[in-house]
Amino acid sequence: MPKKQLLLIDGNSIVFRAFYAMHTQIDRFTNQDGLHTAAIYGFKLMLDHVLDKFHPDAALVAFDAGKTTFRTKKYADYKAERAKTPEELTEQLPYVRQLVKASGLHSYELKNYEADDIIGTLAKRADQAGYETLIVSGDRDLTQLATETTTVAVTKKGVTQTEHFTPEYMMEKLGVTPTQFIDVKALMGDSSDNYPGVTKIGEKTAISLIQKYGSLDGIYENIDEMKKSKRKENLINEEDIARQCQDLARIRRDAPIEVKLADLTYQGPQQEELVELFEKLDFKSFLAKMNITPQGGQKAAADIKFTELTESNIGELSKLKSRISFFLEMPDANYHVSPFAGFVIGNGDHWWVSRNVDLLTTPVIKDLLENDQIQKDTFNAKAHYVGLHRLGIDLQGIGFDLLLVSYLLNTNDNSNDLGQLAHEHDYYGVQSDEEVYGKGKGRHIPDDDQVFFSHLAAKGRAIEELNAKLSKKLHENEQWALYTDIERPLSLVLANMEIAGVHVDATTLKNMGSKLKERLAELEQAIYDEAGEEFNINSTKQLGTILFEKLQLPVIKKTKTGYSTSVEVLEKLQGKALIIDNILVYRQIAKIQSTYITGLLKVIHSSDQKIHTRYLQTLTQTGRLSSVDPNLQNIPVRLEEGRKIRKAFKPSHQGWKIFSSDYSQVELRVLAHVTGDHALQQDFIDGKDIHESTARRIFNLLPDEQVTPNMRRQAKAVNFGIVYGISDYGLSQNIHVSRKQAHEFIQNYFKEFPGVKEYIENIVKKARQQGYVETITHRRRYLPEINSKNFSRRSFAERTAMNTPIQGSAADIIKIAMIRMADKLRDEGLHAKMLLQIHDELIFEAPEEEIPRLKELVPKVMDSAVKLDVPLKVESKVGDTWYDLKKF
DNA sequence: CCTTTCACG
DNA sequence: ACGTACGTGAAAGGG
Repeated sequence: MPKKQLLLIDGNSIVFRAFYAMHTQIDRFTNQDGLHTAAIYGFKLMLDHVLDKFHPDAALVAFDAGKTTFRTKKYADYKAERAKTPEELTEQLPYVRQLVKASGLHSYELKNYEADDIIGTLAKRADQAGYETLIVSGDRDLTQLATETTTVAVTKKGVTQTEHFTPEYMMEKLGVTPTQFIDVKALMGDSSDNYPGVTKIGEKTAISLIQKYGSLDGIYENIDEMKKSKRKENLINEEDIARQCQDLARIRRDAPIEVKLADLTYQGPQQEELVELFEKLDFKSFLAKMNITPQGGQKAAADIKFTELTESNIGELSKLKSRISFFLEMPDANYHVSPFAGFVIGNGDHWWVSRNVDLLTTPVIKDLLENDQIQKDTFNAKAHYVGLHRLGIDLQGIGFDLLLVSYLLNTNDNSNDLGQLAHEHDYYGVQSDEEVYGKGKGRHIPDDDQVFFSHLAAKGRAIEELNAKLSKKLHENEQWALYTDIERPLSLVLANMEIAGVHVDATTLKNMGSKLKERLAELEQAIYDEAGEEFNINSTKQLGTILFEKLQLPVIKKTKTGYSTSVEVLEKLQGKALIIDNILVYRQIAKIQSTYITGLLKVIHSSDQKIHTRYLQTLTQTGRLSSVDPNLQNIPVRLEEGRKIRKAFKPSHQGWKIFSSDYSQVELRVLAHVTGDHALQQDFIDGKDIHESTARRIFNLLPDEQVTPNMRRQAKAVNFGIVYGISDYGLSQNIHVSRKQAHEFIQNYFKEFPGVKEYIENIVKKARQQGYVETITHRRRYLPEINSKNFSRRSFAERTAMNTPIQGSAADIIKIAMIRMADKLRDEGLHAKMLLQIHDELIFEAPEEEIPRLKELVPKVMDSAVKLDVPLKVESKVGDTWYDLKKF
């Protein structure tokens, strides 16, 4: 018989987590009456998430009964420093309890005890009764309750991502047992619960002491053997404190709980109660998931009226003279090759749908789509340009692009699913594709016309209805120009680049591939010989076993699943065993072979011998593009071996050349501009080698002193570090110097470039105040974690606060240049084609006779794209293949 | 589906 | 004491 399953939830800690996870958006989550709802919302998310995977027979949510407990009675200071719970949270607690009840779970609290103790006690009883128990908490302290049959899930990020603690996992991760963890806490203390632990002992020290002596008792039994040290003194002097802390840290497992496990049967969701509660709370998305139309909300998708378009009624479309919405359904993400499933066209109360895309080529529709005087609103204009181009239609006159506008408003919720995105904007008149089409293997376009067509019609209407609201937001954010002057025209430029494609010579790749295959076979044999056995070299797990167990090489670094075998690690092992060099070379060649030879061969279109990538315009958090299917933005260049791949990238016509122009140090120039730093600006205005002049400044060289290559290299790394949001540790790792040394470099840098230092301080402050940062074109990135209490999340947000305006403004600049460049090529009647964008570089193919003109034109367009306080510099190259590019 | 590794700017 | 450089995508292995 399968074991009964028990779910125990630490109510208070989850509510706290949920509240603080969404704290930066505290005012977005309120109902009509101004009641804050973020914590309730988060709690519900957590419940759904847990119940999706774990199907309990019994379930209970434990709450704290009040401020005073047996712990506070014993130790007046316990939790004494804790800030008062804000009103915005306490007002939500009654509703969380209602939610728990309506969801069919029991709740329980006990005077003088904390929720932890209730959970500890019930978990123990459940273990004895043969249950399998899952505890969910936001508090790591509960991991002490893990046993063979009790798993503790602790929230990691937000409230839905959890880390599952079993005794084995704890041993692996922390190196102690759940019971020992209590003693670790006793030594290290807990600042949030306000008990101190032993002076100068933190987590690392505590763990190693407990590992050595087994327990707190073990330490004190053997304290005399410990060699004389400050630590030993502290341990002896503070034994009483340590014992007290142990008592505080230990969760009770014998609390006087009256309820029995048998009383805790999980009832399942109580539909009516939930609906009533969600309506009160304004939880439209949860109601929509339950297929309930929110009161006063949008009509359900099924109500929408539509007409199936046929050859006989197609004339009706001539009615469409004003703004219309259009959506072409392409089920595969890759719209270069996706089949066409159907389309919707219309406005207001008139929506026409069909599965027959050939109808689009009939003049009445084709003219509509190609007429730039009739505005078409859609979702993902770029996909539509490409898709319609395949049908021989030249789409013009795009007005509102729901996907693109949503991305500009908030890069954080950037789904490619129209329905999901509509829900983000509180519009529930359309379902998500996942709901209608299914997901994974089961995803398919429904056979039922009613189902499919009403979904299409709902999409058309969703686009139409969201236009006004989102356009207004663009204006409020000062992003209208960013949309109409940059992103929207860029979508057409990108579509044309994708359609143009780049010619890749399969024969060149195949020849390289067969040579690499031989080399791989040799390397493989050599590695097997040195290892003394055959194994899968591509498996990091097997490789780790060979290197660190069989060959006993020193372990440099561990990953969360085992030994790290990354390049940095292998390089440190070089010279210790012959096998290492061979593995490094094998890795390099295997990467080229799999990703760039076989990978690229797979995506050359047989019809034209070209590769047609897709640029994702609405993905990155900074405004950069990304490239997929395949990624043409990471073709090897740094190492000669890989660089040869570029020999296969050729012009698509005889007598044509590849031409490329790239911005030189664009990010540092943007840095000089946005920080206003005088010294940095002057160096660029004077046309200095920026890494050299940085070296000169931070190493305090006299005018007659030489900058050594090593100084320049280090200064270069500092410059990069500044752009990335520097930390002494990160820099020290990068250039292999001590952390102290790295710290000095950074201090010197800030002394020499005070404007940069001031900028960093200001941008972080600004991000904290307004919740987002901006680029020179008002592109936004929200940083909800900038106020996080978690050090590492907050630090990350601070680094991105300073990096995003730099990286993002550089992205803005090249986007503007691309639009102007496309216009110029057309206006001048040039045959040259823009093919690729690689963040700071544009690649073209052109007839040889146009090369002199491009050499003038492209740099001019690129360096005048925006006016900064420092000049932009552009360098151009030309060649017969991408590999052969040479400056000229 | 997630993790690790490695390719690019 | 914390735990790290910023932004991406693809392949491979292993659950």
